[in-house]
Amino acid sequence: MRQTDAIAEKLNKAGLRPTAQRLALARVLFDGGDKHVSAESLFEDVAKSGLSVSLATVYNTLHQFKAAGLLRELAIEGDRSYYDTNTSNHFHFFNEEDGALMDIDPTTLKIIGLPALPKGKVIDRIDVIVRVKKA
Amino acid sequence: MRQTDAIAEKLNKAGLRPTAQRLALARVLFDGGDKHVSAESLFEDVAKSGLSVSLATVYNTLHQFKAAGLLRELAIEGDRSYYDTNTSNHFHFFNEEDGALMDIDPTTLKIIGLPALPKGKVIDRIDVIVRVKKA
DNA sequence: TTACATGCAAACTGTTTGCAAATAT
DNA sequence: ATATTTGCAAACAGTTTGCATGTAA
Repeated sequence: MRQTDAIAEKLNKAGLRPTAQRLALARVLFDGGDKHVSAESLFEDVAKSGLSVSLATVYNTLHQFKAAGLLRELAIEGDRSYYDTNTSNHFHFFNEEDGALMDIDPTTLKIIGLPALPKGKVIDRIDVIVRVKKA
Repeated sequence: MRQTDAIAEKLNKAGLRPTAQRLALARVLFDGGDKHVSAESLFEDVAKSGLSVSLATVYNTLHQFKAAGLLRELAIEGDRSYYDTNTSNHFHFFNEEDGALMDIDPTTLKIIGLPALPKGKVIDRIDVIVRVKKA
């Protein structure tokens, strides 16, 4: 299967052995569109896909994927971590009623007038969360 | 004392009884400059100021102050909640090395090109976190 | 006097970790 | 063969809650 090979290759490039669990998680995460997952939601999604992966391994793997630059962590709410499969520069809509996240294309949204940075600092990244609710 | 009266008045306006604990917490929080606190840091700060307030009451009070619009909650990192005494529209620098937060004046920083909102939604607020690190 | 607030300890949630068994190279 | 990965269960951190006691109005 082409798809599986590409994903195994992706793990190899990241220096991660393509084990059954990592492949299963990576297939769910990187099957195409941009995804926003929590450990719990990923745990459920991968369970549906056949192979069951323990929750501890889901957490470990999210950390490894993040360290390898395959995922970005999002701070949305204090009680849960979210991971974004889109690691390039972009922003988010957050629906406060149902917790849904939507990407905002960074070519349309611009930030201007950023003040001088604190001395000796550089920007790591800029997070923008547009929190929306029912009108 | 002028200060205490102003703070008691503030609690009254918010519909909160000015108890000893709430007054002690409010004095630490609203003594002038903008503050960014966690439950733990506020717990320590109020202890230094004399009256000891239980950690449970610190949590309860943070929720009440937030519900009353006296504080705003910030999502910075997944493992801890921060509260900001500045509830007006503004943005933040976050120092990834030491966890320090600094306000960014919203009159200089502007966001332009915000795409259309999802149908039937309005903006609750926009969070901008400029994450900085050592150069 | 009555409703509300507090403090303690226990419960709870999301996350991390130690270690023995399983797997990739 | 060797180092890495997995899964379980136990540990952990931050937060919330139940309930008896204390306090404000």
